Amino acid sequence: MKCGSYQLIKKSSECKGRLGKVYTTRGVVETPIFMPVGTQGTVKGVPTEWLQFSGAQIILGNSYHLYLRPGTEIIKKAGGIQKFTSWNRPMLTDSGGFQIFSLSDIRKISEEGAEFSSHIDGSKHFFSPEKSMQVQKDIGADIIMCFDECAPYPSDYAYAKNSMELSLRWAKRCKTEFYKDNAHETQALFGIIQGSVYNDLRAKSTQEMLNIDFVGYAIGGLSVGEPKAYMHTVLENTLSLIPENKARYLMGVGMPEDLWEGVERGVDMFDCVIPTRNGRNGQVFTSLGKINIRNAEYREDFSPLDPECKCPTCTKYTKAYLNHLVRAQETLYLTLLSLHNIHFMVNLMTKIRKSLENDMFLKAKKEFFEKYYSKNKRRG
RNA sequence: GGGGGUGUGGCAGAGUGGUCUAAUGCACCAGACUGUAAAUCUGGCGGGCUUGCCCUUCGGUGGUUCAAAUCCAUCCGCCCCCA
Repeated sequence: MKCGSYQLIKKSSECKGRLGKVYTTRGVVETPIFMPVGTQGTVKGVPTEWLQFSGAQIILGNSYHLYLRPGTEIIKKAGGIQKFTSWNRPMLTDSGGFQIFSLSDIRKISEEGAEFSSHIDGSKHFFSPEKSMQVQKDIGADIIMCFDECAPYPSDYAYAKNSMELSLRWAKRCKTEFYKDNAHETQALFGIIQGSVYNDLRAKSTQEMLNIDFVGYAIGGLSVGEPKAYMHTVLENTLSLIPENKARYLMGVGMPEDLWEGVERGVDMFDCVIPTRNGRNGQVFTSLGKINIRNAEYREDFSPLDPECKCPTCTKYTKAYLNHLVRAQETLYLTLLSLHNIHFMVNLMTKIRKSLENDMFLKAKKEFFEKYYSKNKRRG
């Protein structure tokens, strides 16, 4: 099977949710899937073997960050990103497009590309679609992404239109550059649909991306601050236009509730920094809702974070101990909480896949939310 | 016994007549985080409510003053030096 190709296994009878497989050079990924983010060649705080134990099938890397440090030469010498990091399962790299959004203060955008002033030392670096492709080829992930502009929210219609059209022109250049050599035999290039919250722009972007023709399609520019309802509408309208034999990847999403909502609307792939970032900030996802382990109420709580969780954190440590580690700023908590949150997300996806398999998605979703929000209801 | 210093909110520590419920840091109490410039950031942190104001606070007491954490007297506590 060609790298990046999608095989539809089963469609839900209740919703747009679907069970499938994405084939890559380094293995098959069962979808829907949650991909932990490992920007700089590491899912922050979590060792590879624990990541694998958690059931993670594929993780992300970031072109911009890896290009700046350690640099593509070193990654090439190491034999590619998987060898360099010891993560031997599939990997996906983002193009640097998100940094146009997140580093908006230190970059300049033009037709040709984007110039960044390195957040590390201020030095200037130019990222074009061609450059991003070269960097991502050198890094060597299984799936790579088009260089796009992730537009901010809110963007007015004119800005969103120009930005979406720029991303289209860049996508064409990405594809041309990508197919210049043999990289496409081992790597897959995904296109990214833009258009902010404007449905006609999203439709136009989708149609044009399909015309360019990619192995898979991502929906970008969401979860940048827009109301949830907008995200859902964009998903519904956009996904209905994409042929069902293509993987659909919702970039940068999300929270547990977003995974359910996304899958229900036909999303196959998700990635998000939230499990690791929140872990580092003391916030923990559990089957009974979101908690902040730093809070006083856990000082003498000798139960595990999540009674249903089988991760190393939950099988060995209590809330009281984790609360202590956070308060004492003992770095072990970074690892333990990140690991738990990753485990939670990955296993939530396993649950979701199972529910699709049994065609009981809606029931499983309802049960999940009843529990997940039960704590707040009791309080209310 | 003599000399000098010092006492400020949970802790450390600014402030030395009005702009002081009193800087700042820590601690504490919460909240946020969605293709990672984040082990970060934001808010709160004497009491009351009608949320603007009122009451109570800078070791104790008494005083000076229109006005005191700030000046004076005295008491108490602590620290240092000399004997």
